[in-house]
Amino acid sequence: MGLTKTEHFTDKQNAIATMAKALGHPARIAILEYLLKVDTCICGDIVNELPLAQPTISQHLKELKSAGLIKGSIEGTSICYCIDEKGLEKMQSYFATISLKLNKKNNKCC
Amino acid sequence: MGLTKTEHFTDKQNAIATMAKALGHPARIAILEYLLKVDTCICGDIVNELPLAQPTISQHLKELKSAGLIKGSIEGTSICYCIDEKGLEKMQSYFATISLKLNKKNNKCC
DNA sequence: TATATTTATCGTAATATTGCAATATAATAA
DNA sequence: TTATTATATTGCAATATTACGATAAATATA
Repeated sequence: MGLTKTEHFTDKQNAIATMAKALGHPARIAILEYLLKVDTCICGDIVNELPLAQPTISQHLKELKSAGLIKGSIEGTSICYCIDEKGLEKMQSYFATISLKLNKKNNKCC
Repeated sequence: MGLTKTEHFTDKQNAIATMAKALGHPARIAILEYLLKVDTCICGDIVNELPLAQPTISQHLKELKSAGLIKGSIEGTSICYCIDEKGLEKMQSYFATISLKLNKKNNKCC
């Protein structure tokens, strides 16, 4: 127990859940928004932006990366992180589709 | 430790993170999609749809509800659950805004 | 009232997450 | 080679999540 039963759900459901889960922490939302704000891609100074220790930030970055929401490429000593458009595109289109379906059926039961 | 430092982030960041977190589990995505699929609002037969025990489903419904993603109203012995459009609207517009910002700046660093 | 039906809550075990200090790794600079 | 700098990994403590059996609560029906 305590183990999510992923095998019972569709790949798409699991994929969306994985990305949503990665965004389910304010620090990771803040990282995403910071990456969006700065024009040039950013490396380790995210640490200076957020009130969290370097290992913690590193861990959050890793989760965002493995969820396909950001990318990182080595740039000398530092690493250049930036938003992975593909991942965010998936989220955007998922919620857009849901909103569309909701508008079609006039959802009024409660 | 083990405790998210919500106080360091903005209300909006926390709000989005809370909703994203609620959607960060395939069962809850499945519940949302089921509620979207059925035309009439649904109560307890979500239990028959998903391979999880009744207390587990009840718990997931509670999380979705407290995140403002679904609503539930008592209907005799059973409870009628349905999608809360407001919450999903917030998610939709959040990702739409991000996509828009991403398109404006040609995001190409990595 | 007694019984069935539906949903919520409690208690608990297994596992995951969050956060950080300490340390390791990798690449550049002196 | 020896720093220095930037980032990742390890190990650990505190807390949260997931799942479910047992049980409670609430409402309808006989």
